[in-house]
Amino acid sequence: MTHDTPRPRRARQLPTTEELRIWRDFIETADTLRSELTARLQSESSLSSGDYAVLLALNEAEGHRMRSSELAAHIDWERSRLSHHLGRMERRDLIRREECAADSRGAEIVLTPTGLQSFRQATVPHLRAVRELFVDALTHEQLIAAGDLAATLRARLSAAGRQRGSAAQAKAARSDTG
Amino acid sequence: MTHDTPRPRRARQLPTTEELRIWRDFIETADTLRSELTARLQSESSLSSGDYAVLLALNEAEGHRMRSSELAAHIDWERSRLSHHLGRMERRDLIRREECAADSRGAEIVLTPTGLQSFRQATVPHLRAVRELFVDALTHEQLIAAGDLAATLRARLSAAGRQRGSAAQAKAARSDTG
DNA sequence: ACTACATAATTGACATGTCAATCAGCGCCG
DNA sequence: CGGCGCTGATTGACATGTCAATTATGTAGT
Repeated sequence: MTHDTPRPRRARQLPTTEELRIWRDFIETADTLRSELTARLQSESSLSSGDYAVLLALNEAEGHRMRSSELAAHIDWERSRLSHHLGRMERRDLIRREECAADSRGAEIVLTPTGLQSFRQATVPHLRAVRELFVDALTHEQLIAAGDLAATLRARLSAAGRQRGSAAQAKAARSDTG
Repeated sequence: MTHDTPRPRRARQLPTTEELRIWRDFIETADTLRSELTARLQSESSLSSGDYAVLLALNEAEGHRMRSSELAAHIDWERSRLSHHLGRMERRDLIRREECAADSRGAEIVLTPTGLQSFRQATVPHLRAVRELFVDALTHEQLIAAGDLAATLRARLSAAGRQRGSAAQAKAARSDTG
């Protein structure tokens, strides 16, 4: 198990079968985790993970309001994605758009009472689920290892991103994790 | 760093700040990884990760053909998702649908020459990217730890899924990892 | 053969994402 | 002041996903 690779690392072009198996396990498990959390959030509070990310940011914002572009930066979404999503959330009365006094191009996104209530109802069950399915599933050592893996992989990703100006670098990520 | 939790684990309801940080890092990094791989696949071969999953399955299938429902089971997609996706792939001449002799309700999905060629062009760069961004980023110990984490988390997920018949259990996962 | 139910696959409606315009207001510079 | 180029935000076109019908065909039981 410790030496399934006859050739030295540097000489290989492609992952071995075992490496590929670990890769698949890893990425699929992370996905399953996300989709389970998303499903619970949805069934317990009728919020999508995107909704949650937006509400979380607004809840923490000064006066429960934020400029649209700041919000986009905060949760790391593309502006058009946010715009579409805000439209849907506004229809459901979770947020409201107001004109911005300082800059009349801008919009201020405001948390509505409905939105605040939805968020408050969602938050404890959601964090409990994170604890149940992630934190408590792991030993302390595994939790540390998870943090270590994340840091290592992120370092590689951003190095690679810098080298090739990857457009997709971190696009979909940093979204709905709260 | 080893004891940021005064209260015993069992007494806690919610994750600590540090646990939440690790959780976010972990899940966001996995997402970033997926999105980087997807972006590279797209730019190098004009295939989405969904396309790749379908083509991979067909490429390995007997005669480069498979019943639609088997294909869905193999890559673990919902049937309607597959149906929609096959429609799009058929328009691009990557696959073809044929009537099934044995069961006239059924459809056989066949890899076209175009589809085969696209897949072959995509596969080596894709695996190289997996190696660069995942396998080679990690030490051997980290790789083992990744496999261990995946197994542990998956066990918890399927236990939780069994307990509450979660509909979303592993829906989006196991898709496009190849 | 006829009814009733299960199965294979597609469809339609809609949620969510991406990318490339578009539109309007802000500011600087001559 | 007037033009011109940023910037903030939205829009439209389209890819992708989910869920709940719908369609057509197989199969079992009487």
